[in-house]
Amino acid sequence: MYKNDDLNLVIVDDHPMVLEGLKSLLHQEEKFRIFAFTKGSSALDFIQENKTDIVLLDIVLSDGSGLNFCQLIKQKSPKTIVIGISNQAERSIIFRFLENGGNGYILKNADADEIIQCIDNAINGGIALSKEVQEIMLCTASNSFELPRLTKREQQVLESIAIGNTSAEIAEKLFISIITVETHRRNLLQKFKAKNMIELVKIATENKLI
Amino acid sequence: MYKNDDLNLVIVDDHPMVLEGLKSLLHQEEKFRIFAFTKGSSALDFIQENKTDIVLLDIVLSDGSGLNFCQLIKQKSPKTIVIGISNQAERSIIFRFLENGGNGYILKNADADEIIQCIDNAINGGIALSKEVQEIMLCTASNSFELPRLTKREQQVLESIAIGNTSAEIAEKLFISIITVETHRRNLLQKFKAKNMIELVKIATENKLI
DNA sequence: GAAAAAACCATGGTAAACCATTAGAAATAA
DNA sequence: TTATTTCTAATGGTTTACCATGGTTTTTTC
Repeated sequence: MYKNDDLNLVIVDDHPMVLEGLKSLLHQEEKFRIFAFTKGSSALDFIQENKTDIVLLDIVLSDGSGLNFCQLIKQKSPKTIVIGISNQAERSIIFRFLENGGNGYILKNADADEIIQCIDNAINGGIALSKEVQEIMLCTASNSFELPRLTKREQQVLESIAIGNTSAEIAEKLFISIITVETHRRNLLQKFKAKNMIELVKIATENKLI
Repeated sequence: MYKNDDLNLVIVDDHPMVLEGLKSLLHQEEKFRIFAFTKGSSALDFIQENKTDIVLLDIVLSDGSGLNFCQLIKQKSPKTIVIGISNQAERSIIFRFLENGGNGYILKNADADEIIQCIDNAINGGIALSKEVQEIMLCTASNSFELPRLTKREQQVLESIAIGNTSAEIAEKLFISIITVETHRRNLLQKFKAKNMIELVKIATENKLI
């Protein structure tokens, strides 16, 4: 049934409908062995233990961000091709994803042919970008400014801030000194050029960093 | 090939992936003749000229809102069952859709069985609601609580706070004393049972008060 | 294994937010 | 026209956030 030179393709998406759609779409191409997951962590488990050629990765997952999973996958298995699949048309997120090692990005409104062609592109060593993604990337958007890169800790602190925790609470939660938390706060404000925490959270949420 | 008692089912969704997914899902049920559209207007055209039993209608469409299309479909063909399909988990949108004559609402994270069962329900004269939709409608979600009524001034202050203004800035903007602004802040915190401004803004945005 | 980045902690200070209570004037509803 | 709510403002105090700077240790990266 399966040929030896079949490619192992993993799909990760927590929308069963999309999962089903991609599956039926790609089954028509007869060169893929397809494995589907609804959780990023499960897929990661699989990829760690089984040779995986291609991953189609939803950016918004119930158990974490596709951005992180992309990075993790690339760490575990650098040769695996990772293509982002998302509704998120945010310029910044596309760039962040590619920065994290992604081999391409496809919007969910792409049609069948486009998807197939993108994947073929990626297989041949190219970059897989759906038409609309290309437009977004080229669009010299003045509205979105260069988003700062956050460290793990900063991300954690930011998330705590966003749910309304005070420095004391965050310190307790992360087992660090209040002073350290305040340092992170200051760095976050500077990185985002925000004048207070509310502005910070606003910018972060607008850019889907939380 | 097609039996006479097959049901004509129209899918409208501008995401080819979802379209494909629903198609392959419903093809397994052998009682449907399936017609797929990516534009609401095209589907409406079809429905006007061809007997249609069921419509699965995406709420977010490129050429208009599913809410409107639902209403139009029901005008042209009142007996057609219209089921909303969306990522939008907003309580208000679900209710508005049903108000517009919709026979059900399914979130895109529903799984295959759930979708099939919902549609069966609708065919048998029932209402088609996926599990999560039911929860949202019942308000079992602890996140939505009795919202406080805000005065005009409080609303203005809240909006200013949400964009990151300080009390001094708000005072200047509204031509009132800083002290007054701080009073409003305190009242807002109490009304929302929030412990700081970030929590306040979070609750307010979650409940679409801003 | 050296260089760089990230995480940690500190001092000392200013500004802003948060808390409790009171209270008069103006708008609104009964 | 009362009664109620809203808007306004105040005193006086506590807590938290924000600012500038500098230093140590751990982790990552080359």
